[in-house]
Amino acid sequence: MNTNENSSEEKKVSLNFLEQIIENDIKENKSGGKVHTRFPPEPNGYLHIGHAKSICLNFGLANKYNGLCNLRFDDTNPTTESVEYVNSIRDDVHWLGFDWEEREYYASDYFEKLYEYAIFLIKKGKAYVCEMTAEEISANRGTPQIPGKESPWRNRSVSDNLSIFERMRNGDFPDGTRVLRAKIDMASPNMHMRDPVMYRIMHAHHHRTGDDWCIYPMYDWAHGQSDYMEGITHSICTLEFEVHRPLYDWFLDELEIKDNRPRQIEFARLNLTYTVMSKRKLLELVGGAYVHGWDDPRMPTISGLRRRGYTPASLRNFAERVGIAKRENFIEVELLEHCIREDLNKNSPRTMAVMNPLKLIITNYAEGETEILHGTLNPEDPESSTRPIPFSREIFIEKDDFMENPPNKFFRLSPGSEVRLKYAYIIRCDSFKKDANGEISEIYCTYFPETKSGMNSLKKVKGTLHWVNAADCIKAEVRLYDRLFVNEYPDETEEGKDFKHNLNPDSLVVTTAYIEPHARSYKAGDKCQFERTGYFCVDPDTTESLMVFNRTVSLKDSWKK
RNA sequence: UGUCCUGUGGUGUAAUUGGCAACACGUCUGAUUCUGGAUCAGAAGAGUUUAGGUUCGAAACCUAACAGGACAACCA
Repeated sequence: MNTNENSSEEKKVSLNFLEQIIENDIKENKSGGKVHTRFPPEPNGYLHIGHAKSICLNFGLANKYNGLCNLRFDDTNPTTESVEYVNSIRDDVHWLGFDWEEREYYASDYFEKLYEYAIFLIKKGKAYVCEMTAEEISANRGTPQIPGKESPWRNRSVSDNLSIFERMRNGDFPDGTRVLRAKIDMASPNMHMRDPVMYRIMHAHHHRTGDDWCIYPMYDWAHGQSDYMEGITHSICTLEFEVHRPLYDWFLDELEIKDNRPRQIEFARLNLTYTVMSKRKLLELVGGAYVHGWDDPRMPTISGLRRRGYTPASLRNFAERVGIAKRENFIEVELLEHCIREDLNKNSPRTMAVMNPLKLIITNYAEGETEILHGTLNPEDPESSTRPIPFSREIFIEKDDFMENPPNKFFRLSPGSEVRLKYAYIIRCDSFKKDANGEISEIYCTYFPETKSGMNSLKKVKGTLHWVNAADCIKAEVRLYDRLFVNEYPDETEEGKDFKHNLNPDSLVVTTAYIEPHARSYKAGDKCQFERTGYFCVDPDTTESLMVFNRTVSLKDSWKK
């Protein structure tokens, strides 16, 4: 009874507009009530977080509606594509946590079939070979306001078209001398309907089909038909393809495809504050050495985020929270940062690391003695075990954690004040020493043995400091990453300047950290929280002799000077 | 001086289809804490671009404005 009540009370979750369309289609039994999507990257660059949104959407929808999602490489332009990109894309999709099983397809798998379809259209009088140059075609296309002019080749005979198109395939003509165009309407207010090019001649080596072809289909011609051949029901793409949809449908219509027609639906791509997302700009950042490659932890690429320390779950979660709609959007990076903090807070081991060391000497602690304390690995996890932490007379604390003349609500150390050393004892600052430059160089404290961690002493203090044992801490390189741009909207620039003028000069600060010995067990890719500081991960640059840590994101700090 | 798309707190997304705007992030309080983290409790913040209209009732429907975006590669 009760359980029934509970299940009938299940929370009604609202659907985004895509889910509404899909649920409607299922109700009307379109495509037999099936849902089949695809993620269709062009292998000409690395995937970024915007693609991650699309991947999560397509695979997520398929999963939600018991359907399938294919991975399809849109490889119709051999001059810009390569296997290197194919491989990185495969890796990234897998890493994000999605599996396309054996359904890894390529638009190039369909070249032969596409060719047959083209012949069908030629025979129908719906496509023709045009011998104008690219410039002439462009000049005759008109503008959005002015209608175009018809090609002089537009009305040649079907048999001529057939034989010339065959000769195009056979390699009888040099690049750029002929194209196959759909015969639609040169006066259409939609530029894409003004006799769009279907095939161009390119004597180029293709990474999959080698030298089998010297004519290659254009996106508009290949995409919808590929969708149809794969049994795609919902072909989801970004807003800029909205104007292409009439052409997508026109090809399907003229091919006389009636059943199981794919439907193109557009959604708004992801934009992130303090970030640029276009492939061109990302390429420029890499090419111009503004960053150290595609997987630089400051890049919004999936490989960059991975190296930065983002987890697949955090990215999937993020994709879920940004939502799906048709209006253009700018997501605040704070949401992304929230997602990774949420994950890492729950799942990463705590570690103490000091980045600006200040020596602290506990004057009443026996010289030469070391004791082993125990620190919880993760206070968020009740099952979590502990790590051994050595403690002795000389330790390092953070320079920022001591002030000679503290302001009002300073909870840390200052002359005469008391704080707790995390996992250890409460100490009191008795005095300090300055060096020749007037900088504080050493602090002298006394500790209270009865306040040892775990002894539940009644003594209370306001602040708790992290620290490391001077004798055996690990010296490691730490790369402090920050936002790549100083401007929320990097593309907003002054006259004559471009987005690169908004680069943050301090997006990477390399420093040294002194870390508790337990960290020696961390391997490349491992994540941890440096207590009171932020989340870090071990960079693959780590060697036997030097560990390298990347800061993924800082901890929230409600003190902020 | 074209066609198409989109306008809801600071930012995103909802409002099950016409019943007086919800959730998340962010912000700000307070409690708590051996991380100024986390957690918990609470607050501020929109009357839905504007103007008309339909209706007992409109964020939703209609009309018109206004604003933003997309489209003129043999790129995808």
